[in-house]
Amino acid sequence: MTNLQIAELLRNVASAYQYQDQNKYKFQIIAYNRAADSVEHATSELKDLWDNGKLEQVPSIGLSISKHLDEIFRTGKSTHFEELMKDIPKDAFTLMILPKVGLKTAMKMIAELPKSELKQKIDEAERIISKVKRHLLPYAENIASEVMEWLKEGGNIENIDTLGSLRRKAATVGDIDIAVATNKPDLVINRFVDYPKKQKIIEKGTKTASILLPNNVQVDILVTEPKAYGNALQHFTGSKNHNIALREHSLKMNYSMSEHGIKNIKTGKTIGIKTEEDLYKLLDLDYIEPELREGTGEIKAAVNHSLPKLISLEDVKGDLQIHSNFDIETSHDIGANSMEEIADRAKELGYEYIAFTEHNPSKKGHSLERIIELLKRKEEYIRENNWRIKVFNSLEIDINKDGSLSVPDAGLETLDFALVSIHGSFDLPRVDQTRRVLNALSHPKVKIFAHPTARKINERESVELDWPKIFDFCLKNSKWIEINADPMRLDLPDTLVRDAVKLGVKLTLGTDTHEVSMMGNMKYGVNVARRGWAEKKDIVNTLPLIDLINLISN
DNA sequence: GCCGTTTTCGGCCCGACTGTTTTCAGTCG
Repeated sequence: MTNLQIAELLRNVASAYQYQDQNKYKFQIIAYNRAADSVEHATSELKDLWDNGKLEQVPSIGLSISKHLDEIFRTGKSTHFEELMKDIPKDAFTLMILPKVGLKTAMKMIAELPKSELKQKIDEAERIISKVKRHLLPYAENIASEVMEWLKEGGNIENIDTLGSLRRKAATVGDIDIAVATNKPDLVINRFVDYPKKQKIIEKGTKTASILLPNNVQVDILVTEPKAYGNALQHFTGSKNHNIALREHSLKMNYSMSEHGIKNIKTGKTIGIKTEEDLYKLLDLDYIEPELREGTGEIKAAVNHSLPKLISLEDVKGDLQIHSNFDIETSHDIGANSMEEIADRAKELGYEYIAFTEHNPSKKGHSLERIIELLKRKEEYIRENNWRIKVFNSLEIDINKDGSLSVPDAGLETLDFALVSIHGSFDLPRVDQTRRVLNALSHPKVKIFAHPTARKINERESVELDWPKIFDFCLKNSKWIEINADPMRLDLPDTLVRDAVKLGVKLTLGTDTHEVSMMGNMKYGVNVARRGWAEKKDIVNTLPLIDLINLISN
């Protein structure tokens, strides 16, 4: 069972409790939903933790749930869960995918709808399940800025911001959230639901509204008076788990928080706060950047003044994965632009250095001698030209299934350093995949493990790797792990970046550029680093050139 | 059912919108 399946199961258990008796099991419902959240965010497979007897170290999984999971891992089922869910047909859980349908409505539909109508609803839910995909961040950013442009043209707007996962710069965005500060809420809401591209109005109230755009994109708006904009901004930025933790914290100070303001419980008085900065200050917290607001310890760190000083785009001194069109007859796609064009763009971006990391020459139809000849030609070309920026001669090398490299040692000798990455045999068992990667990383010329999970968002799952082992190896052998900034990859993912940063493993940023415009994707990599609590010191290519050269030669 | 800088017991976030049950339950974020 995968983590996602377990999370779904736990959520269904919560629903089953809710169905049995919402009041009696109020706190079990909360507990199971929290456990499901936690499992979804876990960086290790629960099955592996269970193998090592560490199930209870997952937050929100305690004695009881771990006992049930233990039974599932041993026997394939849990008698307790089955007993709970025995009166609920499977279709009910499917129907809950539909908007505004919870378990109660689903059960009512099953009991009351005519057969054909019910079948239609179930089909609809299944269609959604099969194509529920979250939108990539740049796509969501574009839609949001169009809607915000439309709202601004309508006037009456004092402040406007993108919110939710969009503002927190998550890899993918579900609904697009926008908040507006205005003294004319009705006019702004009316303008919003009149958005020309809307397909339908999902709901429309006096303070919030939602519309549906083509391609299943939902946009939500919250309007608020300017004097409480800080409360609204904070509330709609979330995340849900951050808000829960923040409200729990504020309750200890006798404050009750909502999007409208902060209520002093003793006096009963509510005040609006204009900015987020003032809001966090009032709660005796250091300001928490949106990227950190995931409810994973940031409140505690803000209390203790131990929040990280996050890396920013300006800290990045170079791009460590770029593919030029210099033709070394590569095994995978070649870049579209010349080294000259790329170097020019790099200078415009203010970089001190770049690395050319074309794919290795294809092994098919190439003799060893030919491969070495191609690599020498590239090395000479780089050495003999004046780039007016430091250019590292590198290569993105396929890791063969057995962990060997796709380039002979004589070819590796032409390089300043090498990246290695997985481009095939994605489905090896964890033990073999881990051995494969460690083998490849062992070569002294290899410095960087590039797009390490090999995931493609909405397309391909991550490969199975023993991360503690990989991190430990990198730490002991001065190997670095890439944060690939391509919005399709964002790999290493943020949760694993957090683990790496905690351990002191060094990371690199690379855009994986195949066309010059992609060099602008660096900001998406920085987003991931920030969401993983990374500081400047955690990212190798924030170093000035001289320090980087020293580090490579050590 | 989980959890702890005040607790191994006694808490557990808050409000908007919808529909219809004119006072609230269900769903959502």
